[in-house]
Amino acid sequence: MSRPSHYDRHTALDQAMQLFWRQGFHATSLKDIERALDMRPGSIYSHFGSKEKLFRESLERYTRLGLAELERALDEGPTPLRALADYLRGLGTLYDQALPSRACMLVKSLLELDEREAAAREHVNTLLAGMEARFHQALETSRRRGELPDDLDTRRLARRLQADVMGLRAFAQRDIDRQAVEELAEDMARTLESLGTSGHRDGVRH
Amino acid sequence: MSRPSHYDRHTALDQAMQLFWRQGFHATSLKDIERALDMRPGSIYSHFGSKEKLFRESLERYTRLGLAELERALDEGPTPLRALADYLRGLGTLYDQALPSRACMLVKSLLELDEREAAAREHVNTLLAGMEARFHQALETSRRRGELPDDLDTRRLARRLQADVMGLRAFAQRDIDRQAVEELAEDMARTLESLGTSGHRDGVRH
DNA sequence: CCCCTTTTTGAGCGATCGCTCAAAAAGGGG
DNA sequence: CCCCTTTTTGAGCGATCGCTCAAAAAGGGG
Repeated sequence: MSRPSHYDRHTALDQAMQLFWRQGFHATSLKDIERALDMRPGSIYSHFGSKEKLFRESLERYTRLGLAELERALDEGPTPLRALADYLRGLGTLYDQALPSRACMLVKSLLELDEREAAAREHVNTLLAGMEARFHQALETSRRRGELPDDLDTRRLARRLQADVMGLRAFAQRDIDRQAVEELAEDMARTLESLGTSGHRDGVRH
Repeated sequence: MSRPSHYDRHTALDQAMQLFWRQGFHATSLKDIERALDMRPGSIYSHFGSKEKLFRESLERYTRLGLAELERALDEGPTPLRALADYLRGLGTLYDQALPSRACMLVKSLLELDEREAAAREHVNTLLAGMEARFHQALETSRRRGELPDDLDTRRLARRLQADVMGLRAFAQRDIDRQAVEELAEDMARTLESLGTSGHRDGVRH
């Protein structure tokens, strides 16, 4: 059989993801990738096919991690609705975390890619739809439990929630103080909670 | 004096803005610009200095147009708060407009640029702060008129409003049907209106 | 119509882009 | 320790990048 592959696919993909997340697709060169993965071009191409394919795999890995984080939040919350609100609040601490970017990699990609990278763009759309579907599922569970009004359109609310996350994380990318981001997250969380059927109707205002 | 300049700065900048808005900074090449402005490289450089400077001028022009649109919306609305809510609703029709991109050029730029284009990035931050300031001014007028609660933090709400616009327009960039975008805009508009002191407290829900 | 200044042109610079492929290196198996 | 297969290397491909600059073209002024 002979010469087992020395490289660690997991680690390599992780490095690629962080690089693309920070710099975006176009601003990241093969030289950057070679440096980050500590691999030579021939090796990179034999394992990943092309820059765009590596990018797509990075997007997938990013999304898998993001969904896992959401799952964790849903497990921790007392109810689905509260969990989602707390998930929003959690994004308010984005500012302190040493991430490649405070903005969402999927949104960065969505705004960066056009028809010339159609395959990758389509991939981003699919992954975003997946995130939205998970939001929807959680909200639907919440509604069935009676935590949300029975006639509430959970698909519509799931889209709102996703737009909130997009807006929050794009806003957090601004050169702005951390308190502003925390307050924004808190306001969005309150708006979401205010839809609940439970007592506290103080909701939106602070 | 002799040889007056033939080119029309206004038109040229407009073409550049549309190109950068559609494709972003990195994905737009000098060849693209030459084609769009119908100018040769030497001419472009003598008038605009560099690709990055042309980009910054495009950002400025974009923002000036955006502020003018906001101003128009504020003039048309019965009150500042209603005007802002209707401004959000207006973004729901983004889908039908033949724009270079449904996403905001400032947000696209904010997410695309990093330290390597520090000057342009700083510019984006300044322009976004300007938009936020205009939102704040309108909300403050609204509060003084008694349309909003006296103790409401209008700076905080202005940031929320900007994040909503960012989220709405990023979401609209997805491969999604127009109704979803309209509903999203409507929901955000309702949340904003629900903060008002006027009667209808049905607010957020639909 | 020629002069003079300014504007425009466009060939082409050095650097970098994504990527290929022949050669070298790296391990098991026997 | 040699054989055999697979993996890795890295020089360098053609194409394109942002940009420069000497030469040509384009207008008024007189």
